[in-house]
Amino acid sequence: MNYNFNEIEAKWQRYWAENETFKAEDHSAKPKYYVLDMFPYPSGAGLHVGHPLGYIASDIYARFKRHQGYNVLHPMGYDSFGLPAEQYAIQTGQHPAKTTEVNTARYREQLDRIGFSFDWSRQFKTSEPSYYKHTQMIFIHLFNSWYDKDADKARSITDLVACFEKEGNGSVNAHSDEDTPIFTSEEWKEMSTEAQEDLLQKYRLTYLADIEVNWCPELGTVLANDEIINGVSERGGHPVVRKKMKQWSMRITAYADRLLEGLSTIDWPQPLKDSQTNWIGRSEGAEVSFQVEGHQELIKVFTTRPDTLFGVSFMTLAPEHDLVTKITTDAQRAEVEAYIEETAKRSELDRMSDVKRITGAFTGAYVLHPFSGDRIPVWIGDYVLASYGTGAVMAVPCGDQRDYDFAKHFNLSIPNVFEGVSIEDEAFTDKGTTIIANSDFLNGLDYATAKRTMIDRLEAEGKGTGKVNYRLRDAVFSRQRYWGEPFPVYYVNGRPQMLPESVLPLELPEVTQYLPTEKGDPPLGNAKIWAWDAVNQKVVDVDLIDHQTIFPLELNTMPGWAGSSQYFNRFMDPHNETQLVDKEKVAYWKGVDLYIGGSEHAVTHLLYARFWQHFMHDLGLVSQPEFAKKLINQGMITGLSAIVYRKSKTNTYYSHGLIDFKDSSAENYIDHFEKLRVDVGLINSSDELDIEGLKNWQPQYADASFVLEKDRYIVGREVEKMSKRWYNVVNPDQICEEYGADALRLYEMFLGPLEQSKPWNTAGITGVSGFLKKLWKLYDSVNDENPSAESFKVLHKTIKKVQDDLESFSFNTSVSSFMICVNTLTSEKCFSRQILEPLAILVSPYAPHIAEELWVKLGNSPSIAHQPFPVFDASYLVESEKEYPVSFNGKMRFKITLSADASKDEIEKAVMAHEKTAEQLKGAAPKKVIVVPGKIVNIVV
RNA sequence: GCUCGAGUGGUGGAAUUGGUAGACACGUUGGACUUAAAAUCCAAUGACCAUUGCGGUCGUGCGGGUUCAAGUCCCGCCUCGAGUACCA
Repeated sequence: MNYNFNEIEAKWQRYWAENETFKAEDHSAKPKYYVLDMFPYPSGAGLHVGHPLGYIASDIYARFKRHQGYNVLHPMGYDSFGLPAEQYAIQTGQHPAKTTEVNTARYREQLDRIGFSFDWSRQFKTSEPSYYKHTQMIFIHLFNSWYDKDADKARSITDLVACFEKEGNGSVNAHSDEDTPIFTSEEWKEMSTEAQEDLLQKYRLTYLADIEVNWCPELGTVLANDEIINGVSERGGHPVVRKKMKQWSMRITAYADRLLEGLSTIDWPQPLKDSQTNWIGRSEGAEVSFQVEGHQELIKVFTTRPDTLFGVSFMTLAPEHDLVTKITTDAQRAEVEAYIEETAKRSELDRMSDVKRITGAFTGAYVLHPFSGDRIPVWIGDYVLASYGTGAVMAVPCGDQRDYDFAKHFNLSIPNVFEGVSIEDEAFTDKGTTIIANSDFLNGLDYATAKRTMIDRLEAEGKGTGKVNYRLRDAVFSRQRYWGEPFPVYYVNGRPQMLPESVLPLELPEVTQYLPTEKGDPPLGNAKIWAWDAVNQKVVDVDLIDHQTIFPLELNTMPGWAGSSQYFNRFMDPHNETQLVDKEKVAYWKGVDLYIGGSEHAVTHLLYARFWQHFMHDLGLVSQPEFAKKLINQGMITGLSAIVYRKSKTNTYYSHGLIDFKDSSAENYIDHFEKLRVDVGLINSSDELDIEGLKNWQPQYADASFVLEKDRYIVGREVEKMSKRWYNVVNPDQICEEYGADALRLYEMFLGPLEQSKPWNTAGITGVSGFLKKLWKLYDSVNDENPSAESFKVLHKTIKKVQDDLESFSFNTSVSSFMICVNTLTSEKCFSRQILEPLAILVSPYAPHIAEELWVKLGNSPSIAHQPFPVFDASYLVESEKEYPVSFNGKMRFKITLSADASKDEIEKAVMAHEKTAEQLKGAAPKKVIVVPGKIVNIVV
């Protein structure tokens, strides 16, 4: 019987669906295991062969865990809110929900074809009201919480209000805005509700704030930093300006330390942890106050090098710093104002491409050194960022390269506070070997001691404090878009109010158009029915807004990461209407055991999701502070483009081998050709071009002529991102059609290590395809004979290898060992049930369809999916004889054959007795014979 | 610039973590079976030298080092990839 993969695969996919083979139990005596993929955004283009790589890996692992007797949760859903569907809506008027519907259906079809063991009963989309209801609820929880630094967790805002009423905010150790004033309980009670709310906003974990944002007038929206490339929008390339706007913000900074500490408790790739650590950017140092000469004001600076405080020779403020106008002298005013104006005009583009340009202006003001009392000139310069630290730096040119460059450029003094170090050419930034000099009470101290001494002294004299600073900022949470979660918020007197939880979800309204309104309001400004009737508790027509009982609703929507910051919990209990996830269910499933996805989410999704999880854990909604124990970043599968070479100004194409890539004087030097990409579908396994196919592919090739080598046209190959415009996209459906889903799965794994990026080349799939055919053949004549020792050996070698590979996620080499196994069994003519039964289970995670079919062929009843994994028995691998390679001084080699369990002495004896040894040693006694049992014998002469 | 990661045949990649480098696969060459092609099967395949023999030399980006033994460890370079962008 032939191996008809199309028939077999369809049959088993149907069987799995009908029998719910992969449905996870919410309560089970079995140990649980949760395998999760980063769920996809269903784009209109569908899947190419690069997309399922991670899904295949996680599926293999999920299936392996089922064989090991685990109750496996392996769900899939869609992250369906997002910009492309909205852009499509703007262009075509097609409702994004409709587009999403079509795209998810197409994704589902493609995913099903590959034979994943997802529990589809748990599927959801982030754009479904029944799901985003819970996103809205978490938002409300955040609004109603503050961060208590003493308890080191989030607490209810009612606790805070109670405290304010009792004793004001003087004793509260909270993570709040820097400018929060101190007040007493009496002062609090006398405040208006509005004033109270304004104060509470400084504590809430999500709050409204005037934030300087990247506003793109053309797109009518705020853009995140990563949506701006070279100062223009990533989409469309429109100009972007900085503008202050009222935006929802997430107080993620409250969790900075916990997010940092949590990293040590999870098994995530080090580079990913590094980039999160980097992003959080914790730095320890001191805040130092400098008195402005002739003013009341103090200027505070943050520094990580308080040990170099005596090296300060000037101070630099960000041009936007609050005190700049106040302290600037009349003589300098014109220059300073001109400079400020100039920097404000400089776009992001200029600032980025011009990093090396040194600019600044002297304010005319001086501050006094806190210890020496020296007069220190105050400058402004755009290398100082308003948003980091205090927006001011104490410049120590001898110890910081930027300060050094600034000092050189403006001819400022560069005092040296390091012993025996030259600062002739550049600043000295090495902390390890520093000994401080010319620094009063710090002289002779090393870096660490000097730093501590200085901080102690600053604190004792009230001139500063030790301080920890973070690069991490609170996360802007508002987007001026339509296709996202609506905020459960309405406004009374301009102050935000949360909708009652009982009315959630607040569903996205219909709009007439998906663009911002003329007034610049977000698209929800176009909605007709979008006001809140607080009396009747329902959404009503905007025309009815009277600000008495009927109020405006929030017009912004939530950003893309809102929906993906908790979906992993939702899969544990996807149909729960009242809460995100049932307490008992989350207590059973706990968290994700294995999470697989791309590294592009290192500091967005993966950081925000950790933040929400920590918060939800504080509230007792989930059982673990970290949502994913182990994470693997799968590499990208790149495309292998096919290139034809057209001689310039002709329609003649030369085969790749005829082109000279080196000699620029050669007639066929590459520069005399144009490189054109052609569809990779026209290339066979030996890089040969189907010329007739090409002529029919595009009209420009119809009457082309070809210069061949060995009667063939060979194309050039280049590794590039898989993309339609390079004609190198390979569709998984087509591969499944031609070679089968099992071949696709095996080949994707076989291509190389999971984490690495590697090019797809369809030609190579014949290898795994051949393997499947051979495997199939083995089961044609199953018998009950006793297998040979060799057959047992290869089986158990394979069990060991495959199990080790699965546990270490090196799936690529498993495929190799399957091939070796099948080749050996074929040449041994081994068709024994004793071998073939465990082999089918071994193969089953990788190639599940054929495994199921083979299992039935052996006379078993379905399904193989929950059969116990074969047990490895080392005794089958014991050899009776073994070859021992022998080397002299690590060079000359020969082999001796001995019994496999030969002792060290026996090996040594045999080596010395060997005729070659005697000859090569020429009578000289060896100094040492080193025997590494089972490996190698080494003779030192 | 800084922080990670990687350099192994014509190609994708193995190498039990210091122990016979190149497993497995693609491609290539030769052969078998076919009227022929496809499919399948067999053999060879790192380079160079020797080939009527079993052999020899060189080989894991480059230069040093440690070791009986280095793709693997240490020092210094080069190249490529990813992330980040003046973070005081």
